[in-house]
Amino acid sequence: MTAIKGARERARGEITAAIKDEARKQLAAEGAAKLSLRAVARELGMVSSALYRYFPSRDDLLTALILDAYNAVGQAAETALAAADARRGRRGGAAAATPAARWTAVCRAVREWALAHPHEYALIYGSPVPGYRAPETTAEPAGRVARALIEVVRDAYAAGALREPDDPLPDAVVGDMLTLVAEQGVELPAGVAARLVGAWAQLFGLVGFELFGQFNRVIEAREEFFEQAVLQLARSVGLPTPAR
Amino acid sequence: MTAIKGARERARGEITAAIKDEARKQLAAEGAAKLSLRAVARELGMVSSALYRYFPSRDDLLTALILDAYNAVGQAAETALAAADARRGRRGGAAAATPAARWTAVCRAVREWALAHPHEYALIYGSPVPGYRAPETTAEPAGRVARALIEVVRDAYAAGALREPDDPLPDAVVGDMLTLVAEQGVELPAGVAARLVGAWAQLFGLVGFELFGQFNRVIEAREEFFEQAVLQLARSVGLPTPAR
DNA sequence: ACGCGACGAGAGCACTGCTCTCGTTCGTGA
DNA sequence: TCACGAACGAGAGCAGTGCTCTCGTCGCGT
Repeated sequence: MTAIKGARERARGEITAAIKDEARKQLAAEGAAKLSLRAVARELGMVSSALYRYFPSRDDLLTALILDAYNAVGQAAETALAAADARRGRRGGAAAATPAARWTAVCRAVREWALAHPHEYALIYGSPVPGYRAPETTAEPAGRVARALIEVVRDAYAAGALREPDDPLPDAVVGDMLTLVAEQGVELPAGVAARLVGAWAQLFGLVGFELFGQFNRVIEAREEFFEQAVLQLARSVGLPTPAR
Repeated sequence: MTAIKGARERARGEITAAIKDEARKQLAAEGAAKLSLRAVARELGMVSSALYRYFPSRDDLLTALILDAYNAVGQAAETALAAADARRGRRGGAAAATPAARWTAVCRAVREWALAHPHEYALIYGSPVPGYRAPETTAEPAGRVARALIEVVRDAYAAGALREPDDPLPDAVVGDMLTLVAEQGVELPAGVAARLVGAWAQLFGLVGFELFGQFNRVIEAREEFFEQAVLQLARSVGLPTPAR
């Protein structure tokens, strides 16, 4: 896919990447609010107006960073899931790790990525900074973490290892869940899907609270607490968990 | 407490309030990023420098708004809890409503306040906008919602209506929970406290996801979904829930 | 009644996002 | 091959921002 495009197009790609890199650096250093086009340009040795050849506005730069961030967490979640399976495979067991292990692997990856990139996490899961807009292109990368979680649950369900919840579900929610599983092309009962969506949102509640300081003076053993909470989340969607 | 403080001090209070009101208006209209001291001053018919007599910096204004917002959600949660009890009392039953009803009342109040004041919610539970600082004074109001939830669980526990979780808890977490319940002066097993903290964080995960658009094209029946998820949260801390 | 401190106005500094213009350079179609 | 248009970088400039400093004025306690 990296065809040899004339020097111009090539340069464009490199410069675009350099701008994003520098912007990410400033983002990590000072947060989204302090990200300044002029400062980025200055650092790159160009004048601010030149930067507008690459990004039509500051918000567009931010949007690009948001997209990259979504893909980064998604990637982290996916590779963590694959790594968990690979580890298990190497140990000689089944091809895939236990559902609980896979679930925690994904959750842990999200948390660790968030701790390593707090400002980028804030960009995507904190308050929407620009003008409340979520372009269509954002939807797909934004779902990667969710899809990793879905995969874990779907596999467990297919293996008959899922304990289905017996709670009644409001009809409207059942409808939403049916269209959701249809869209995602997975076979999952509505009740499980609803628990899954809930667990998905709650996962980011846990991570966000830790990251944004709500756990200050409340919880010190953050990692242990997270681990335990995530296991409970797994249980709530019906995944079998070890040693309760 | 509203002693007659001479016209000057009186004026100071009124102007401070007017500034905060106007700032809140701009916050609601455009979000924290667009909140401008100059615009606030302009709207109030004064010059920007005059505003610095009341707030030493833009961040200080924001901090004041954050504090007010924490108190507003807290207040909403508390009155919702009291209202639930009052309703139940009027109907002739016990003095307090059922634990599940009280729990959902608090959660619902948080969600409704968030939907009514999205930008203020983002200010306190979204990314920390200013310089990552959480002044000591923030801690107390920030805990009001949590304390309302604690109250629900504590009362249920005191009434013997709580089903204690039997999961093992990491020792470090147990320690955190013991100091937490000691600080809060409530009598609660560590396991319940841990579940409670988790549920607390997860509640805001649910609300945040709905508010920040992560549920777009995923869930349409937001209210029903929330209601169901919150009930499950109640169950996870051991509260008895009706009709499962 | 005096004087100190709080106050509002205004000018000004350094910075921001963004626009417009103007030469230059590159790539491509004739 | 070469000429023309598109892409590009530099610079000036505009409107707006947070914040500081100075300077009259007015209110209140001594």
